[in-house]
Amino acid sequence: MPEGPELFLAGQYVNRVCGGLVFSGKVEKSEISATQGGDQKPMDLVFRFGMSGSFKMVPVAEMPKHAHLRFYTKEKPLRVLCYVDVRRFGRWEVDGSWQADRGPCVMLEYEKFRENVLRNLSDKAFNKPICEALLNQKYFSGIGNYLRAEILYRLKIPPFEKARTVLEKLQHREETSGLTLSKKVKLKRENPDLLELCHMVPMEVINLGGKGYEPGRSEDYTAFVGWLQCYYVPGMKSLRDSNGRTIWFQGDPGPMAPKGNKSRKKQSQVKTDPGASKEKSRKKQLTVKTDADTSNPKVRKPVARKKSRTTSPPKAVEEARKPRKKPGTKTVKKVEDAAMANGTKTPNTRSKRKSAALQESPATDSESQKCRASSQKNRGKAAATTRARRGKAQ
DNA sequence: CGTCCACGTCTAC
DNA sequence: TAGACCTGGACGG
Repeated sequence: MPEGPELFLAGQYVNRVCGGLVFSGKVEKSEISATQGGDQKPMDLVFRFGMSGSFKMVPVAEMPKHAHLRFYTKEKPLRVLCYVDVRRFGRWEVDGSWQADRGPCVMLEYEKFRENVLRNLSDKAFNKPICEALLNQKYFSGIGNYLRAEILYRLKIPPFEKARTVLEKLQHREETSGLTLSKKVKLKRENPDLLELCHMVPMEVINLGGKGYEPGRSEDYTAFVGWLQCYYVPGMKSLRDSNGRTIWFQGDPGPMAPKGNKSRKKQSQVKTDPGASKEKSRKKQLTVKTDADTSNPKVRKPVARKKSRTTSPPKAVEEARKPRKKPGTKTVKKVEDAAMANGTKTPNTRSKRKSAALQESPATDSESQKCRASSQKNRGKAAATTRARRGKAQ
């Protein structure tokens, strides 16, 4: 769930579903043993969503798997507000605060964000390709992998053009000298520059009104997939950047493209001959699942390629991608008054976890308590699951 | 079965 | 600049 828009939408969601509610009792962590509720002084909890964090309010009977932190309502059809995080890259922090090196929010602090970038162009962060600089949260707080692709695509900026080169040009725009105010506004709206798009594009996602990037069967997700113009879209190219992240784009990759990445554009829908190429081709999906009774599967099947190769996914279903929009922005209220449990951290590899599932080690450095979502006990049929470990650590 | 991939950080050579 | 950190879905054999 987690680029800027997803965080914003999660905040809205929590405030909406919790409006007027009272929570009581323990705040529960996913291990049965490990909890402690207590009260009751107001405190701030800072959540980071990692790759898969989200909030969900459900009846107790429908507790989601991977619900790592749970707040129970006081009123009687008991419900739970859950922090859910499948991959557990997320964490929460008691009395946490905004990270020191996180820049102004691209959505809520646009002017500050813009200034922060343009005033610091000498920073070596801007020596990098623009697609990599865009993931630097010190300057582009809220931008993530799908947003960088969508933003660059709008202007057809080559992703591996040097960031400073791209951004220096925007300084001149600051003196929009002789124009009247209305002309300036019009110019901005009709020809937004890169930094303006860093605000506008995430706002578009918010205004879709769903949950943003959250795979599932929902109409909302269908709308989100339809909104994407570049990321994972059939016909677009992709490359690995120097951090191994996939950048989707169209056209020229730009001068700083990693070597060994030949930019080939493959046509959509071409099937590779079996064994024809040394490059391994495989299929991937960004899928909109539909209900079984609805006989209209809208599926995308782009092809992703091995490291260091350009990709053009075969086009699959174009129909899933019709542009549409909804209005409606609300403001976020602050989430407060949460009673909390102590932080713990569960290390572990999959194999280790079996024996360690219930162990908890108190957070070691706890000037502030940071918590990784702790692992959950295996349940039911999943109990016997093992899995080859990746990497070679430990 | 196994491999690769995913909305992001983190820290250790 | 590699990995580590995780789970699970899609796909290939």
